[in-house]
Amino acid sequence: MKTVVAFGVAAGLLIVAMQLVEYRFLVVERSVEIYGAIVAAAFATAGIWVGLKLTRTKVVSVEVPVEVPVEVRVEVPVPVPAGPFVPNTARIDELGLTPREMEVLQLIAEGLSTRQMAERLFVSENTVKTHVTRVLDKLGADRRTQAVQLAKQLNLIA
Amino acid sequence: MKTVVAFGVAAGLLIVAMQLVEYRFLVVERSVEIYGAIVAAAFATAGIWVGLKLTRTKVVSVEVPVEVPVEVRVEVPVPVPAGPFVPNTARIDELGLTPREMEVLQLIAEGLSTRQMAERLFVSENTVKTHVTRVLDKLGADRRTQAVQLAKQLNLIA
DNA sequence: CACAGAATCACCCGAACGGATGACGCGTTC
DNA sequence: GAACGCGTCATCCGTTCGGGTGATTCTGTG
Repeated sequence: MKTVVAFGVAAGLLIVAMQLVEYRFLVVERSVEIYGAIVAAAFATAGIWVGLKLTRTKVVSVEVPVEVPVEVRVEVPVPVPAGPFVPNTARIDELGLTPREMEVLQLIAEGLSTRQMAERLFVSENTVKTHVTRVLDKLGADRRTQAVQLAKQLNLIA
Repeated sequence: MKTVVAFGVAAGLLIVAMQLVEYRFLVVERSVEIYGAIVAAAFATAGIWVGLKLTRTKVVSVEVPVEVPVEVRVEVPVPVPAGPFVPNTARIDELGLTPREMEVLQLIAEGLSTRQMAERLFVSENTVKTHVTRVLDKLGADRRTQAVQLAKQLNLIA
């Protein structure tokens, strides 16, 4: 997010800079082409740089020997599970999500199908579908996967 | 290498196209700025794309535009977001997940639909579907939501 | 060069999902 | 008790998903 914002600002500054430069070139014939080429080159470069920036960080992955029959185990920096999960109850009722809907949302996130949720909750599949529909509606999501993404982002579920 | 050449050609064509377009805009006042903005945006996009292309190990995480209908915003104690995410590469190739498949998996987790992924990756929906199928297969999942759940549990994605 | 892996694209078909609606019972709440 | 929110169940219909199969292209490796 910060990267995006930073890029936006940078882009704005670049545009301004380019416009300033343009005023000098304006006196020359066919300056627009030159100007365009400069802008194009500049932004292509900037774009490539940004693209690389966005990807560079996670290339630093680490070998993590796990539950494989090995003799040697190596300690690896694993992201701390962060304290106990605290649902954002404020947001939950801001969105008007009912307890039952939260339950269904949780089960979706656990990867259960409509049928499995129905069995788990002792209700019909139709009922589950209704809950799911309302969850999607209240979250403004078009798909279950998106609902999960939003729910986690908003700290509604773990 | 071919990618670079292709990009070069494409860039050339774009410049030509831009110049042609420019002749129409030239009649308008301050058209240069507009022209510049268009070129800038186009090349920035192209640049980012190329940048991403050049680094085959992407797994880029992009902010999914979310407009949650909220009028009231309340500050809430949020658990510390743990350190930077480190993908479990060992498990990834244990499962035989290819870079492209990881990319698709990431996008599924971000809540994108098949169509949206196709647009994001510049491939057909059929291709995306194929990748998704293989991801589900390799993860032993029956649904996309389950694949996401498993992937996060196994530290394959953030 | 042959071969394997990967990424790409296509078609088919059954299952699951998403959206729209309507309805019923059951507790608050006004 | 009328109104409301919630949970329950249902039908219809169009879209998406999941699985199977086959095919082409490009790359890297032996």
